[in-house]
Amino acid sequence: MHSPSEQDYIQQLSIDCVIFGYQDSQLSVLVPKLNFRGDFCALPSGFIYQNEGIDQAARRILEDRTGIKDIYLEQFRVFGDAPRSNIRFLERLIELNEDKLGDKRFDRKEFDWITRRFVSIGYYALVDINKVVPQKTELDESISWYPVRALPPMIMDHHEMVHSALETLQLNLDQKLIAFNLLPETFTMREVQELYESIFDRAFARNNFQKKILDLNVLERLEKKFTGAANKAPFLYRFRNEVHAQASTDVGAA
Amino acid sequence: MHSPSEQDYIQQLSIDCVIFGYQDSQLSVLVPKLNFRGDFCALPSGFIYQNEGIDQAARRILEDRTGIKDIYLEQFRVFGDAPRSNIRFLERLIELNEDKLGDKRFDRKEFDWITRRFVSIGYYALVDINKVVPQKTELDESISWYPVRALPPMIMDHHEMVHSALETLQLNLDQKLIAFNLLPETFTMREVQELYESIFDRAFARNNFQKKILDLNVLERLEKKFTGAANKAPFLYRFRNEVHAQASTDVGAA
DNA sequence: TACTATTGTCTATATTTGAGACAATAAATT
DNA sequence: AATTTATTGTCTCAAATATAGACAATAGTA
Repeated sequence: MHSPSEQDYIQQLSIDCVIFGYQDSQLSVLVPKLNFRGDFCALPSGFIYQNEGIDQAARRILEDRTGIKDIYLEQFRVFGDAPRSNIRFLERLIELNEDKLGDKRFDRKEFDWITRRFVSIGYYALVDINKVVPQKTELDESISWYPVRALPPMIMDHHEMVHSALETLQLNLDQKLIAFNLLPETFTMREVQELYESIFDRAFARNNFQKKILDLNVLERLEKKFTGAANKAPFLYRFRNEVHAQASTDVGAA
Repeated sequence: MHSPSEQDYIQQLSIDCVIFGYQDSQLSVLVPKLNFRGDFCALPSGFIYQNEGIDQAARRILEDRTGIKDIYLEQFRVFGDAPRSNIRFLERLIELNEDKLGDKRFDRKEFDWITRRFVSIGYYALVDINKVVPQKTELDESISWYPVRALPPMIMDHHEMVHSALETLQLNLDQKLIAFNLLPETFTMREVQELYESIFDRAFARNNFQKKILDLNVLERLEKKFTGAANKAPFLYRFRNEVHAQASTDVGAA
């Protein structure tokens, strides 16, 4: 097991990341599964080096897991209840994996360090799912995307974290105009709408949605996209990044 | 100097509180001033006990400073840049107060503890200013209310903290319908409007503002308030706390 | 009794939102 | 080549909401 050099990190403080991606009309979250019996899933997380800012630490963790350097991310909440600790999950893990752990994969010191009460800073990230090459750590059996409304069981309060992240995303989406971080470079209006619908979990009227988005004046219309389907070809759009736009109206209410 | 028992606290993690109150048409912040030469002002802050949740810690700090138990409070952001430390401010304080500190008010260990890099969780609180009895600590020369747009110089990034807290307050105000925490039990409509104006730092139209607020259906109209002024007496209102209201429209746009 | 300052509310207008309609069109089908 | 189908882009109109102007009511003053 990877042994954190305890003194290099801030003690009892961690970062957990909710990494959102979008594919097949589904808002999804990237979740690793630990390589132990018992199906333990846990959000990508890590600690903060002494000489490292918290946003910087979050970026490092995100880059380790996605391979992407420039990632949109945001703090959404700190989780810090008094009894918040890994201990119950780790005890259960050890119980179910006595054999695997025989070769002292946890020493006592390490176990004490990792099972102390932890305060965790929640970050959410928005990525273009096509750019992501999900990275396992040596502890992971797998890492994959789960629809945000069909997540696997997760340890501790990680399920609540995703819920809280999604809530914050919904609140910020129109204000900060960040949805396009979830889409590839170019996209059709239908794709934008389906993205919004999957984030808000409700339908929008097509005509009015298109008007609202275009009225934001942040999209550049490109050539048509011929899909091979027997219907009118939609335009492709690109987000004009230079425009730090005057987002004022809520598309969420369209 | 009060010596924190280091092991009782989570290391390198602190809480800073922006306590908002409202009086004389001014949104104000409660700021203590340290009892040292050099006019050092710093937001009320503290550390987190090992067996204490972070919200709980924030409540303790707030009660210590205001004397109020049931206080509206909310996390707004974590401040955790890499070089974030008290050291520069403390060195300057020591430099200006050599004499006072002669009687070893800092020992080395304590100084090292307190000047390490700190991550701080920002909370803001909304209080009825009339209920507050501001409490100095033994370190403080004074503690008083400053208009949010006329704060004294403060140490470290505390000015940015207030700014960030105010931004969050503005964003949350309509969504969460929390403004009434800043007012006394009963109030006139004019007082509500002036409160909103001081928070958003802009004027609202009186007729439409009143309509908006009343349409929220969270206020109970009481008897008139005879002020002695030569004009129609305004009604008093009370916030109906039991209503966890269906706030949907932004008063911020009235 | 007239006057002043402020309050509560109404109305008219402008703006935004929501729903329906329809022409345009890319490809498949005849 | 004409017809059919599914979808797109946009227009219009009605409903809801926001903004601005107006005015009567009224507590005290002159």
